[in-house]
Amino acid sequence: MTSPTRRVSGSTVRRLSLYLRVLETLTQEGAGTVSSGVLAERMGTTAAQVRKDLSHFGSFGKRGLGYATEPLRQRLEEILGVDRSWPVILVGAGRIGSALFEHAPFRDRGFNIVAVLDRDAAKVGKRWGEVEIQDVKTLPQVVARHDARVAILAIPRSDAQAVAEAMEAAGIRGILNFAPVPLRLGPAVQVNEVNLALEMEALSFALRNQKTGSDAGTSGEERGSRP
Amino acid sequence: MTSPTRRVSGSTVRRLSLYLRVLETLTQEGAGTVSSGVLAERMGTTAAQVRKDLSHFGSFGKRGLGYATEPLRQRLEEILGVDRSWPVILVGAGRIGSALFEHAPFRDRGFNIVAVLDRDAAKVGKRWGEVEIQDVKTLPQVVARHDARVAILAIPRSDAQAVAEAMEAAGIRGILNFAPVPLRLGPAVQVNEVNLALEMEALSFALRNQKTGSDAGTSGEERGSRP
DNA sequence: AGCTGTGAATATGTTCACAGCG
DNA sequence: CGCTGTGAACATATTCACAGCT
Repeated sequence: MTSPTRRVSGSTVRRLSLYLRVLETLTQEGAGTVSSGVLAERMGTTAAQVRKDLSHFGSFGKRGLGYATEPLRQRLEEILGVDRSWPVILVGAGRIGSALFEHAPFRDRGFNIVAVLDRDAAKVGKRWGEVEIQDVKTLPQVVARHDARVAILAIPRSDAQAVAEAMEAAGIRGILNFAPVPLRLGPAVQVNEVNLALEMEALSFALRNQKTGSDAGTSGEERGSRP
Repeated sequence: MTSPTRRVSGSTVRRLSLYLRVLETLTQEGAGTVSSGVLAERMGTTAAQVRKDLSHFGSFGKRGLGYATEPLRQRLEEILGVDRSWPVILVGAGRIGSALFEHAPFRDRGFNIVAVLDRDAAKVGKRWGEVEIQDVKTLPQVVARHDARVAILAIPRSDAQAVAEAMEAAGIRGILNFAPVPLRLGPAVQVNEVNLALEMEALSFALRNQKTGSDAGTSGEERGSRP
């Protein structure tokens, strides 16, 4: 239903999200049309990169003119799958889980946390707004009830692999993992690791190796980025 | 003081953090020595990759034997700059800021949040454990007082660029940015973007494009991992 | 004239494969 | 003999440069 999509790199996908954000701003500003150059400038990349990225999904620009802002925005939403609402299961009702539960950009993008699970009996039964925290043992039922495909894992590393496997078995196909341990799952599950300490270490590496010596440092930028 | 470091890719640096974590486990398990093959297996990469990554920083393996676990661990800590303690300034005392403040892996790695700032007068003056929330206007003084180089930005997108520029002016050289907008700063500042909605979008992209069609999907894996 | 879409050129990152040391 | 360290082969991603539409 979506596209004649060829295989596309992870960095391209991440840039698409950023284009989308820029396009939202541009729509608000009332720009009816936008060139690859402008898009690039607002994002800190190059015009060629923008065109190449978009060309993976078809040709929606007009030569001599640029891209129609609103249609491109819609197309990107479609490509990224954010033109719909996704029910999301959150496992882990600690500090990070709580912050994510409240995280406005998730809801804005259609990622609705419809259930919160934890293994701590002291937390089970408590309410966070509309949802009541449930025991992690009920994961299969919860996933089935909401027909969820996406989950967030925000628990300590010790349980992470086991819970991830339970998620896979329950039918989850995409996991955003905040536990500081890489998950080893089958290829049917897409795992995105968010490792905060690692990001900090990448920073300290850069600092350490930029004041020392003359030319050391990172070549690929950002991170969160990034392969 | 650290190394004959050549320019090293962001993905390599991120893998170093993961090696370090595996080595900690191995040290606990009492393994005195470890081969690139074992290290690779525990991390989901290849032996050649491990050797290539490490070779950027010298040759600390013994042929026929492998790497001495503990010395390698120490060396990696040194390379990554986590053999010392870093004072970190946190700007943004909201949900995410609070979660990061409590985030154990940060302290474990020597990233100490020594000051918390916010622009909300209702929050200023409150105490989080040892530290008292201060007005974001005092940023220059706070940075100077702690001689900080690293900061975390966890505020809404509207203020992010302005505060980031203030950080740069105050002498901050590494920023972990949670605001969903890419910061445009000079090359002297290393910015690592952590964009949570974007990570979710990368997930929904993968799901959308794996059930549809036959062969679409992401080629570069994970995220975090970068370009 | 302006700007897209894309093949070709380049740069960067990963894997292979093997010589050489312990 | 095993395993590292590394150049050479390969794969992937980015940039260049230009033909072609509007």
